[in-house]
Amino acid sequence: MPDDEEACREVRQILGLIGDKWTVLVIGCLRDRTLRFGELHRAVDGISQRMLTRTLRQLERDGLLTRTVHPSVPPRVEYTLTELGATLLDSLTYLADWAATHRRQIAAHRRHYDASLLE
Amino acid sequence: MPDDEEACREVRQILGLIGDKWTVLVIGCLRDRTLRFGELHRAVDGISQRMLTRTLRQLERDGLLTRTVHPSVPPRVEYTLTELGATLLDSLTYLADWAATHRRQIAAHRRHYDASLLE
DNA sequence: CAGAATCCAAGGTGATACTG
DNA sequence: CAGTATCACCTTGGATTCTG
Repeated sequence: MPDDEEACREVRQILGLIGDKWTVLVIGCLRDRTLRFGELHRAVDGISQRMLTRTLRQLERDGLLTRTVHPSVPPRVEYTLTELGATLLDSLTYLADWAATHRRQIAAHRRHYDASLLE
Repeated sequence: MPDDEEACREVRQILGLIGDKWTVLVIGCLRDRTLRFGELHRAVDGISQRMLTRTLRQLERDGLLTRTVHPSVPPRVEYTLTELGATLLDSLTYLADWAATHRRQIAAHRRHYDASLLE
């Protein structure tokens, strides 16, 4: 790897894309199937209509998913992960593995740190 | 992989740790050497003293780095990545690779999307 | 159904000044 | 040198209401 600082900026850039509160949850829900707006709204627990709309628009803008409007009444809008989005989801797997492996360790260290502040 | 939603929450958890504006930059600077506070301040371009302090404290709390105070005048405080922090940095490499590979594609799609809104 | 628009609260961030 | 304290801003996100 030639340049560490460059790698950091690369990571920072994607964190700007997916580092918010909802993006990865939305992407995850679309892993293996197309979903409608309302389905996503129910699938992503706790998300507001506003945030779902914003998140989807941003993901569409970045080319991570496609938005398909079926001109009918009532309207039917479907969201599907692009290949690009799928590859991102794949590389996120490594992060998920890391988290699964070290979650308890982090939590324990955090408790220990907090407790040490009370002495 | 047994549970997609569980994996999403795992990822979300780490994004809560590193998804902010400065954390990965700080971790990256500590990749292969111990640094003092002032050195980090100069290394991470644009960070304020306040944000550097906060970031370092959080990383220490999570066990990703250690803070060593040398009782001297003037004070000398050194920050070193823990093994845990190093493993996180490793798994971030996959994200960096993904970003490096697809950065142009994303930027191009974004320009195309923005242009299509002006029709 | 799938949103757009508006208002508002809360937290993250930066600039500055001060301290052991 | 390595912070802490204070203030002020700005973005993020939630609740609510309205529309084609």
